[in-house]
Amino acid sequence: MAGRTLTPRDRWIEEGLAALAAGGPDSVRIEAMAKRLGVTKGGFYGCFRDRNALLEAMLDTWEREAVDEVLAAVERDGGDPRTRAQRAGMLTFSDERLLPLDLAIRDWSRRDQRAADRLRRVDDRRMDLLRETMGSFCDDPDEIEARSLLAFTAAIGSHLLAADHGGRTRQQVLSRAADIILHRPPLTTDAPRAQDS
Amino acid sequence: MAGRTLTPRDRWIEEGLAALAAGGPDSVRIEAMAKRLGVTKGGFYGCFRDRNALLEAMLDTWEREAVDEVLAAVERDGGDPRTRAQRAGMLTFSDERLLPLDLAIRDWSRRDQRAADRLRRVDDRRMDLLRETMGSFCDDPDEIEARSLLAFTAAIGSHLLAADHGGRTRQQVLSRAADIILHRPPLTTDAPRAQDS
DNA sequence: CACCATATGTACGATGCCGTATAGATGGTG
DNA sequence: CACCATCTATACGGCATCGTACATATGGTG
Repeated sequence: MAGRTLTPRDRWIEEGLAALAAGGPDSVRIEAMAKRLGVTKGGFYGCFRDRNALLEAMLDTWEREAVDEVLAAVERDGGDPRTRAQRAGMLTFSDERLLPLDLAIRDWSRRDQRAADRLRRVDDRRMDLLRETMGSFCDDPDEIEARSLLAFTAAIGSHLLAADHGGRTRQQVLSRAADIILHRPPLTTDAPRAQDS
Repeated sequence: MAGRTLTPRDRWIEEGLAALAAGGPDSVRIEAMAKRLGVTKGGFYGCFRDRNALLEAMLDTWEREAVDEVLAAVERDGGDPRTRAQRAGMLTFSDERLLPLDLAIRDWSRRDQRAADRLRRVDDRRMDLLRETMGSFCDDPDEIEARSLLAFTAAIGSHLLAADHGGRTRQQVLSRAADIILHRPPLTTDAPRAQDS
């Protein structure tokens, strides 16, 4: 798409993100990427101190694309809270580039503190948008938090769940789930709830 | 725990699963595992044709532990459907051994067909248990499917979500979410729903 | 033109891994 | 004791990778 006018540094980052999305952080190998880029690894060490520096730069780029740009696009287009949240979800989890990156970084975070720190910043901001959405039709903060969690985990988890749904498409089931979370009125009475443990 | 009376083959599988859980399939390296086992890799090729054979055997063992044994334990203990589903979730996703394995195999499945096939079998059987649970208090098959999806994605996704919840613990938020999915009555009227796309 | 910075090419040593080959140890059985 | 199956140790060739050192192009600037 927009691959020709990138600075060499950005081309390495781009290729690194592609490798990360396709095979996890272990797949970000300098010599293999150099071959794909049609160069040798000589120049890499002019752009980056070492492989770790590339990984950090990749996380920078991802954080910007995955949150700053998505939230900016959503705020620009406006709409009611439910629409904004759904648009943000579409931009993030229906994107051919961002979705595999998100899943790869989420897995990476289980073993790498740097990735975990970025992911926390990103997820916190995404959750803020969801809280705003749920708050537009719901007053109980606990209910807001629970619905936000359900919305987020459904958005992530639906890409990790392998089961099928007996004739229904995943989209159909997700649509009904969104209905439960976004359109079904919360209980107005302070009904007793299950215990916490 | 019970590590001394294992046959050599099972010790390799055990070590392989530990490596998979800790670092993904790329971390299942024969020579590194041999060092951890206190042997050299010589004997490995007496137990397995090659590294791929070990990976297959690991998936066999995991499938049995993650579903057969869990479901057997749940059926043995009995209880009402909600209790059984929650016990299965506990046994699977609060287990120090099974949870990291589940997450690692889920990520692995995005690039490996063998892992994906196993995961589908496992998830299908887990979803069947959830459908049974939801069906105990709900008649609409679409509603059953949507709630089962929400329950499953919450169980998985809560371990992948990095955000925090403003003073609440993850357990508290999950408890309220379980309340929504498991204890809140479905709409009795055939209320119009949002569109599918 | 001569010079310099940037990006690249080539070559090297070191490491870690796979899978094979072969020899040695160990323990049970006739 | 002698034999055999099983498990293990050692050594090897091959491959991919990292990071470094040094040489080379390429394009802009005084």
